[in-house]
Amino acid sequence: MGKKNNRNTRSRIVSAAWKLFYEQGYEDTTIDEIVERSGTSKGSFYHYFPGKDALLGTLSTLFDEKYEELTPKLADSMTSFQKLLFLNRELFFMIENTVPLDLLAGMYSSQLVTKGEKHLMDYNRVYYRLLRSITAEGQAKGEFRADIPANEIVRAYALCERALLYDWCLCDGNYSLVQYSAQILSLFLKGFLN
Amino acid sequence: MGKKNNRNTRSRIVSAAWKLFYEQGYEDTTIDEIVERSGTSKGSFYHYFPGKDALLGTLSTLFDEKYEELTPKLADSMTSFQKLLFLNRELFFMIENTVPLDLLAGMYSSQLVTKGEKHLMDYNRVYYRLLRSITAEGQAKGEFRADIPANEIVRAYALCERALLYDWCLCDGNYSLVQYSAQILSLFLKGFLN
DNA sequence: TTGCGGCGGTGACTGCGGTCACCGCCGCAG
DNA sequence: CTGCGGCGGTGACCGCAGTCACCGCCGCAA
Repeated sequence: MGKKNNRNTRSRIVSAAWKLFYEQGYEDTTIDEIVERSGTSKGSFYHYFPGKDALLGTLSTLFDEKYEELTPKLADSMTSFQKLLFLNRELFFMIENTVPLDLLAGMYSSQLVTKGEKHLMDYNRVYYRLLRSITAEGQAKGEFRADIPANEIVRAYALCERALLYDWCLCDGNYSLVQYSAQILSLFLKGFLN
Repeated sequence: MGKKNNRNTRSRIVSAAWKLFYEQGYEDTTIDEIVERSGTSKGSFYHYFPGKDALLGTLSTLFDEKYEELTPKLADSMTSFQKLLFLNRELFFMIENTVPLDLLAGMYSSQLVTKGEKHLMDYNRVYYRLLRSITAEGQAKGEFRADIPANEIVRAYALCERALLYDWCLCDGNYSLVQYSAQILSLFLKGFLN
């Protein structure tokens, strides 16, 4: 009935959706259920989201919040190399322990085919900003190669992190994400060191 | 009418599907259309395939055929490093030039959530067999590090190739896959050289 | 020869994601 | 105050992926 619930409706949908996703998984949650639980309507849902998979995109917001929380924990005494590995360890630890696998897989799956926003490629995200500043710093200190633009290093690093998550999803989380990532990432990053 | 079309039906479905995919894209092709074009029925379709996305899985067969065709072209004079890069260049060239982007993206997307076969993880594929033999050879010649099991090297290499394709799809094919892959892969592989 | 089990094959039907025509409140212009 | 345009909100409806109960042929066993 046309209330001024404008901001409220959207967040009611999001929280209802996530509750249901945690309870019964992404695939098994229907939009009708989300709509019912949030006390809204199907039309409202599509007013705020281009599709069901857009809800998965809000995962990247969760990750960015974690990055913001971690930023002040980066000690000046760490090398840029160590900073990157630290961030990766913390984030992947959270993912491995608190994010349901089907939601993560759903997000990486839908990002390839969605009509909505491609969060993984949004270079304005906190994630990319943080990587850029650490990389630039590493170059300034002479730690990272200067013959490759910082943007290229960031891009390659992000590509590698995505690969690790994609692979982990493909394997249904059958191994330790944190451990394997530490191995691969440090090996990969060494190619960018002086 | 219960004919003995058993083998035929399946291949009629596959070829009809691929024709339609090339004509109108994966999303815009309905199973009803595939069924109509192939002169079969919906039930038959689901008798042979667990779902629509299983058709995308047949892409990996195409890739494996290409690998088989390329195997004899590997000269003995090449280092293992060069062989891997050669295979990558040839395959990605084919992908970049002849495979519609939405099909590739569809396959990488569906592999994460499909109930069917996970071809990307099928270690019996020609692809993985070839990688293993080249890698083992490289280790025997002392070219590759021996302190890492061949299987681990193969796994990391495959992870990297997947990452490159995933990224290329995410970016809607906005850059040269072949060129970028050569850069990243050689940098990555160097971490496994002696 | 006959009875039977299973497999290739069929299409009406269901469930869900997504669309669309419509409604009513609110703020603003005259 | 009044008329109007647009935005938040609604739910019946639609299209398509996927299911299911059923059918008829063939080969095998008794």
